[in-house]
Amino acid sequence: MDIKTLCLGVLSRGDATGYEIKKAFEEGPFGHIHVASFGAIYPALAALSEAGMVQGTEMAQEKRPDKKVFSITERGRSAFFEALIAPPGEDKVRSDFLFILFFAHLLPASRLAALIDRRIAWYRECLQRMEACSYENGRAGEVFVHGLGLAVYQAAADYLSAHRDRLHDEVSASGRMVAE
Amino acid sequence: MDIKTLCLGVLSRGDATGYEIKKAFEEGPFGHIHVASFGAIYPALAALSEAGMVQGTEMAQEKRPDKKVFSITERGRSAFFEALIAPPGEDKVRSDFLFILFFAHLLPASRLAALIDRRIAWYRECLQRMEACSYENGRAGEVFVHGLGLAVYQAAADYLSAHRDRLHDEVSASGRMVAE
DNA sequence: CACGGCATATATCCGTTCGATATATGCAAG
DNA sequence: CTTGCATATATCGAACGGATATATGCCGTG
Repeated sequence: MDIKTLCLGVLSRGDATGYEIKKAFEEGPFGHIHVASFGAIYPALAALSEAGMVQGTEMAQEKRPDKKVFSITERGRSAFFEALIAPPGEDKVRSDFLFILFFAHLLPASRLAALIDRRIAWYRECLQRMEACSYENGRAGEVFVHGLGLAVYQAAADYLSAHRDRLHDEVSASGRMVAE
Repeated sequence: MDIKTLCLGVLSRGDATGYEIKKAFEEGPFGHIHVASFGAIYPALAALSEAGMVQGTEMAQEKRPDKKVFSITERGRSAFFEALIAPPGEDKVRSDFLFILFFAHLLPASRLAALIDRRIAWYRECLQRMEACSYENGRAGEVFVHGLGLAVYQAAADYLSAHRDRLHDEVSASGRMVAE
């Protein structure tokens, strides 16, 4: 899904600035679902505006720079719906953490343990934040995705916690063998 | 992690062609860990070769086009190790599936159910393929990542299976309300 | 039998995206 | 007082993706 569609999705839920759209893909509702950078969001909004799918309104603010609030048009809603019913592309995952873990045998055991502990802590934090987000009044799909995220992150944190010692020990042992 | 590092990682485990490196990020060991396209792999290999981090050897083949097999140099191994001990970037996830799910209320209930069932089937298939890959003789890190993948995909499939009916019913019910 | 699709291979092109940067207004902490 | 952060918009140049081109075969279908 391209950035234009992602922007339409955010705007379908309510007016937003480019900055707020970026936030939605960081700590907001889409934070673990898709990514979008400023470098792509602003040109996308400009193209969507040009195509009549969104409308931007400039506003002055006190103590803050001016902002431009975008709202979705009916044409934008149609386009968004078409994108929703198109066949989804494949999930794409880029995880430095997992890639590094794959080569655990090349790392000092202490560094490895620290890496895993940091990730466990990260998962626990995410889980806490997610649990604090009451989705009781959310739409069915939002609740569903929220629950799925909780289940997956819980499983990951649990696995990491349950197996970190064993990986550490094995890397320690083989690290010693290499040194001999 | 950039594509050059990813290529070094694959080559650190053994010589490979550009095509084989791509395969490693599809159905191979890195298939759920990172992504890399031909458009990025070939220029990366060229740059790595230029920098003396890999070495390419052209080979003729029978019944197949010629190929170029790359091997990693000592300089390449050093660079790879430096990348491994650098702080990892954040995981990046792009999931059309999850994004669409978020807007389940906008979809026909039957289409939604089909989408989820397809994803459940996909997870089950992945799990089967992963279980069939015996990692008993693999390195500790490979075994760890393999086990983590199994745990996470199992949790996802289970959650989807356990909650798909409820989502379907809720979207059906609210779809009827909209029609009235 | 012929054609299309697939697999194995390399390489490139152009559109898309990213991350850093620039600019602006304030506020808070050291 | 200076730096870093938050809120905002916008752009630039590097990195990447997906399609395409080319090549050699093989296999399945009409």
